[in-house]
Amino acid sequence: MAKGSSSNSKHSKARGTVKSKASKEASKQGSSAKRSGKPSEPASQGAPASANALARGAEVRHWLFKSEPDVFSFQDLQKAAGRRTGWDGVRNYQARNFLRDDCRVGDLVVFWHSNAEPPHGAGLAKVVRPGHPDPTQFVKGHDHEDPASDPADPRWMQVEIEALRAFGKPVTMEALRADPRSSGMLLLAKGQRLSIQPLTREQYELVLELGAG
DNA sequence: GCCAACGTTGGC
DNA sequence: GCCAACGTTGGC
Repeated sequence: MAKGSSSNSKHSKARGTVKSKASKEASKQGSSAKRSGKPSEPASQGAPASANALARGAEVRHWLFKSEPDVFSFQDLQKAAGRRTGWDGVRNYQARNFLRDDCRVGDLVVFWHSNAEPPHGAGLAKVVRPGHPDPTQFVKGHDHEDPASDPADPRWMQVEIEALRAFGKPVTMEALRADPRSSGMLLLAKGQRLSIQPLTREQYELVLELGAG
């Protein structure tokens, strides 16, 4: 599923949810692309360097993946074959880099329902397959198709995740903000739209605690 | 439904 | 390479 897709849900039929959809691709010149090597990618900035550093350091990492429940919910994941899905549809370079470079098998994932009323953490999942090309970028007519992506050098990546368990109660932003341990969470930062976010162990544990039934 | 924040596009 | 226009994200 697409997880990344966007809000327009209409289109995204995909499974995923991420809401990122759109994609038009970016393309052109970019300039910066640093990490990957490929020439041309816009550098997305968004995430603070500290987020990258955070993700790269620890052995077990913790993540927060956003998905619009109308597009693909945690319950959809629980009902999926093998309780698994490919997290397709991510069309943002920084999020892509996390999926490609930093997510490892065994990493734990907080499944966040964005564009929900209210937005909330819904459950826990784990990464079961590391970064690999997102097949939807090559599907003609698919909402997440990216005609500019070269099959010999795919632009967009996904990981597979598997549902572990739903939270006993939804974890809201309000509940997170009320605890000082949420300090620094990208999720709570104004204007932060990144759909794949690293969490510190402390932030992750706070989410679990707040979600305990 | 609004709209601020932000990323991308593309003319120049 | 700048930057205005445009499209998207996602909380509120």
